[in-house]
Amino acid sequence: MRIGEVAAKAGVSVRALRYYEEQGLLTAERSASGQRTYPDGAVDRVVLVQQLYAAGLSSRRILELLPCVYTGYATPQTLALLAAERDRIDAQITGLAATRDRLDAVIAAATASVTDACLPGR
Amino acid sequence: MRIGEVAAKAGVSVRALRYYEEQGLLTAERSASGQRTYPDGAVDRVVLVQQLYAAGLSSRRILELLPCVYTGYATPQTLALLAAERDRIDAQITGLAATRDRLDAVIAAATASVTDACLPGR
DNA sequence: CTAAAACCTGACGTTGACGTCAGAGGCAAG
DNA sequence: CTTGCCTCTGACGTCAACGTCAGGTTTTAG
Repeated sequence: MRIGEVAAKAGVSVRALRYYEEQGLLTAERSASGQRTYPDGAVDRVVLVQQLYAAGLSSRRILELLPCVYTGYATPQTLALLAAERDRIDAQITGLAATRDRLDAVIAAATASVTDACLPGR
Repeated sequence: MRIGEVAAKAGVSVRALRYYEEQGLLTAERSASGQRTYPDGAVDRVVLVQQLYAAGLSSRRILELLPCVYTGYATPQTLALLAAERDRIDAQITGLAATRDRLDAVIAAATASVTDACLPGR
């Protein structure tokens, strides 16, 4: 697979894939003329990288954790990093849930006020 | 209250408070000599702003939504923005939960491998 | 064969929420 | 009065994950 197809299937830009390669997150074979050639698994890998980015991990951290995601093996230090990121994500979820609940309350109040405005006699 | 005290109580930097003012998110009285003077409610307001930033809202969006968070009143357009942000946060929570679960699986696998290494005969 | 589409490297641009520095003034304590 | 901390404005620096452009080569479709 060439870079455009991988990008389309993974839902990212071509530029992003070259950036991932630059960061060591994605490797590619090269054809005789120098074009990147990816195996099928590359799409899943890119999706995973995107998922970790979305969870707030940096390129460097993803680079440290990607191997053990695939192998299932980790040094104690890497294991500690994994646990730390997991806990951070958990805390982030808790905070987001609180924010969502707060917005829900605001929406409920604002909806009530709009309803009031539509029922001026009540 | 002066800016340093507000910053300390809200857990942010002095620079951040000036930036919030620049963005219209926080207003302050001025003393005769030009120093900012904040009411007590400013600390809560700053904490709320931080919470919304953490949920991925931009300054501009926060500026649009802050009034109705306090008044409970919103135009239909603002109400739609509120709902959209709420749904986005909800989706973000779902994604983060999936990522956390994936990390949990990796941690379980890696922990097992470490345990194996400690029990070479098993 | 040719034109369009896709790919390459290299490099500068973008965005948001501040950090940081410079230079100047304000304020409570001894 | 002066010492030391706090505050002011203004302006440039940062950082990450790309976007975008230039100028050139390669692949593909007709």
